[in-house]
Formats: sequence, C-alpha cells, structure tokens
Amino acid sequence: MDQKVRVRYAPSPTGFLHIGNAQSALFNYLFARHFNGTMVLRIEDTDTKRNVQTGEDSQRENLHWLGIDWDEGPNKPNPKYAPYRQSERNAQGIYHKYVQELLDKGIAYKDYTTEEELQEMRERQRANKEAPHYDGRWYGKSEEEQKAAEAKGLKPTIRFHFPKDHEYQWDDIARGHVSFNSDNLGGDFIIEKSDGMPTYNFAVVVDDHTMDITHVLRGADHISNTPKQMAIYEALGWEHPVFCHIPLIFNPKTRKKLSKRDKDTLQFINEYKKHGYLPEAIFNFIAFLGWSPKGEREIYSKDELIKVYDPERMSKAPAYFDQKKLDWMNAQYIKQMDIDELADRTMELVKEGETEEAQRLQSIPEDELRELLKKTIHVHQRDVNKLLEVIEYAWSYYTVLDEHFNYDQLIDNEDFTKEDLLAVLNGLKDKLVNGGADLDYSQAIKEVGKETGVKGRNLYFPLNLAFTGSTSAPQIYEIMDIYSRKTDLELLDRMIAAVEA
RNA sequence: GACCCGUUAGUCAAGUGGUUAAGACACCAGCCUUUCACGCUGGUAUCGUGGGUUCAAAUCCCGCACGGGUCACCA
Repeated sequence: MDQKVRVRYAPSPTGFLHIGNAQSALFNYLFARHFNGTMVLRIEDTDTKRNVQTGEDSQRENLHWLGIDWDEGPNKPNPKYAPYRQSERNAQGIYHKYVQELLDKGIAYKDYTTEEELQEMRERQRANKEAPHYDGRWYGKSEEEQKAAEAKGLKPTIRFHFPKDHEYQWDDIARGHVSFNSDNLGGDFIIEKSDGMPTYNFAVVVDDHTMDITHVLRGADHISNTPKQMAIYEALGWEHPVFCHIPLIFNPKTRKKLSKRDKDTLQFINEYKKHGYLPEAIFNFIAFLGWSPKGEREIYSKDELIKVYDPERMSKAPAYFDQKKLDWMNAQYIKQMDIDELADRTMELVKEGETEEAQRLQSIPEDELRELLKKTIHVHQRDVNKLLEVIEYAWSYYTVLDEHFNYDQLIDNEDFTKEDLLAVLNGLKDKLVNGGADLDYSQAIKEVGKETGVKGRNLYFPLNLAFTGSTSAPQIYEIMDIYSRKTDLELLDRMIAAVEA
C-alpha cells in the first residue's frame, strides 16, 4: 500500500450490533490494523424515521466489548474530517453542495412524482413482467412544469440521471472483476429526499471521498449499489475507492441471509455477551465467516489475526453460521484461560444480571460468590461451552440442599449391596466428622476404599449419587470441596437414611 | 421478471491445471478413566449436472439445474 490506508465502518443506528454489522466492522478493523491504516467510525443516520436513540451507544459498547476500536469517530474527531454523523454533516450543507453541483451540470434533476404514483408505476411494471424502475418522467422538464408542481404543494426529490448504455466496472478485492450496465440499474435514482436528507447511495460517496477513504469493505448486499455510487464518483470527477464485498452470513437452516427473525440463531452481539461467550472467541469466529487464513489452524488471537489477515483470501460464497462450531471455539478459549480470569468474567456477568440465571447469584455475598465460582470453574472448565453454564452449575451447587435426589437407582440395583453402600457412605462420613479443616477428600475416599474393600464403580457411584444426584459426575472430591463440610455431611446423611429405609 | 453471484463429505471449509482432495464441527468406533467429560487414534467425498479445451480439470470455457443477493424518498 503506497498510500495511507483509511477504512470505515459505517452503521446506521437503528438497533443493536448485529452479527452481520460486527463482521463488517471486524474486517475493516483487521484491514486497517494489518496495513497500519486508520479506522473510522461514521454514523449513517439519514433515515430519521428508523433511528433509535440508543442505537449508536449500543454499536459503540458492543464493538468495544469485541475488541474493535477506531481512530476517528464522533467521540474522537479529527478536525480535518469531522463531523462523523451524517445528520450533522447534512446540517452543514456538505451533501447539498454536491447535489447543487450535479443540478447545475444537468446530471441531477428535480422529481415531483408522489409516493403513490411511484408505487403505481412499480405495480404496473411488475404486472407487465418488467423490472421495476423509475421511468424518468421528470427528466428534462421545464421550470414552468416544476413551478406548477410546487404550486400544488409538492416537494421534490432530486434524482441522478444515468447516461445511456454505460458500463460500470471495478476490480473487487473479494469478487474479482464485476460490471454492470447503466441501463439495468433501476432507472434514475434519488440522491436527495424530499426532507432534504441525502440518500445512502449519495451520502456514502460524498463521505467516503471527503473523508479520504481508500478502501470500502462492506457486505455483499451492497454489490448492486456500487455501480450507482460509481456513477456519482464519475459525475463529480472523483476517483472511487477500492471495493471489497464481504460474503453475507447465511443461516444453514433457511439457506438464506441471516434474518433478524431467525429465532434459532442468536443475532446480536449483546446476546452472546450475556450468554457468556468470550469476546476473543467471537472475534476469532467472525473472522472465519467469509475468510480463512492459509493453513489449518483455527484458533487465532486478535493480534495474530491482524498479522495474518490477507484481504485477497476473502471468500465469494456466503458464509454459513454454525452455532455448534462457535460453541466449540468458545470452549477452546475457556479451556486455555486461567481460572482467576474466568472467575472475573463470570463475576462481571453476574453483576450485569442480564439473565435470570445471573440475577439469582446476585443474592450471594461477593467473596463467597467468587470462591464458589472459582471452585465451579475448576471442576467444569473442561466441559463447559459458555460461562452461563458455569453460572448454572454454581447455582445448582449453592442450592444443592433444596434438591431432592432419587437414590433408587443404586438401592434397587443388584450390583450394589446395601452393606457396601452403607459401608462406603458411613466410612466417608467418619472421615468428614473426624478430619480437620485440611482434610484431603481425594485421599479420604481412597482410604475408605481400602478400609471397606469396596472399589471401582461400587465405591464411586454411591458417592457421585450422594453429592450430585447422578451416578456420573466429574471428580467427586472436587464437588465435595465446593460444598461446606456441613453440606457434605447432610448429603451423606440423606442418602444413608434412604438406604436404611 | 431483470441484473449480479455462488454450488467441494451430514454441516462448514481449504484448494487459482498434475495433491493419497487439507482442516474443523457433528457423528460412529477404539484407547484413557470409578462414571461423565476432556484428551488421543481411526472412519466416511466418483468436487451440482451435461458438454468442451488440454498429455492432464475440483481448478479454464459454454449450456443446464439448483440456491442466493439486489432491484425503496432503508442503510
């Protein structure tokens, strides 16, 4: 790159950070960092009807959580390029200035067609099996006709007039050579709405140019917008940036673009956060949606991804969202992270209390909770996919005495005699009663085995059942350590009573 | 309907004319283990289809089928 790279992530603040937005932000981020360029955050809030007050904050918070930061944006303005919200830019007349230029050149014109008329036009075209398009009815109209429309109280939109039979083509980093003919782009399109706001296709060109954006990485759903934007670049005598259209994320079940209505998939980054996915894992996972590095490795830290990121390796085919693979990847991160760090993060989740499960733990005093979580993580780090599961386990251990276990599966099992069961349970009970605070549970169980002559599953199954309600459990001495000595004894007594009954 | 694009195992996904067609997830089997899990080892592909080009095609070209994206005073 001989010229300083500048890229942008330009969301419209209409809701939470969606996985598709995150993907787009992430590739821009990787691109900027890999090439030592500048990452810009621009807010595209020209749709006054759909803007959500909290949308921008949500974008910011969730990007931050993911580990994506930027060098310029509404909160970090560079005076040379500010402001970074299109509504503010519009208020400064930035867009209108160029609209006027196109009007003066006769490339843009006022259109007084009403919404009803447009709809009618589209319906008629559809009925005639034509591609829906604007028919250019207001192109080249006289000033008198415009005045007459004004007199009726009509407010015009400004349309861009396409040249006839003109090829727009570019070399897309991801897609290769792409070309469109001006004749089938849907007719002259609106660049300024009747409320004076620029449309997306116009504002994006003005902003990318005036902000010196060198590379535009965005979702593949923008491919067919690109020729329109190129037409504007051309009309204004500007050079267009390099384009890279990122493959869309598909839902494997519907085989369509991931839709916000697909209930089977978590759509928003904040949902992943509250379920206890680690941002490192999500970052890693999203980087592999539509891109892959050379080689067979799949686990990469953010810094490693920045290093190996190669835009030439962007895929063309859509990326299918595989929830199970994400779970696996998150589990990999959990396995390699140390317990204190995991405990900190789980504490964080509890404090935020965004799920019922997390809220329940808020009743536990902080020091006690931290101990409980550390012990729970120690036991379950290897088998848990997300931190919410740690929270669930912790709660089940905390409230174990409220549960009523069913001991019948061993009592009614001919492989386990009543005598052996009692010998084991009472044997361990003795150790617990007589042992000091530093009693080694693992050692104690082994001794019980030796003293009673009961071993293997006959030794461990009863203990598993007594302490967890199930014959299969992780290392039982670790579970015993999660509970208080008093609870351990209570659980043993309960089973002893059941066996004797 | 028009215009663009895609199609490699159950699911993803490498692969850019000559490979035993990577790897991951899931699944199954074996090993390990008191059990569960983790971990380890092994297992599964005539590369959508029909034609070309070539000594040689998953890779290049054409047709077909299927799938998708886009055709807003949304971004």
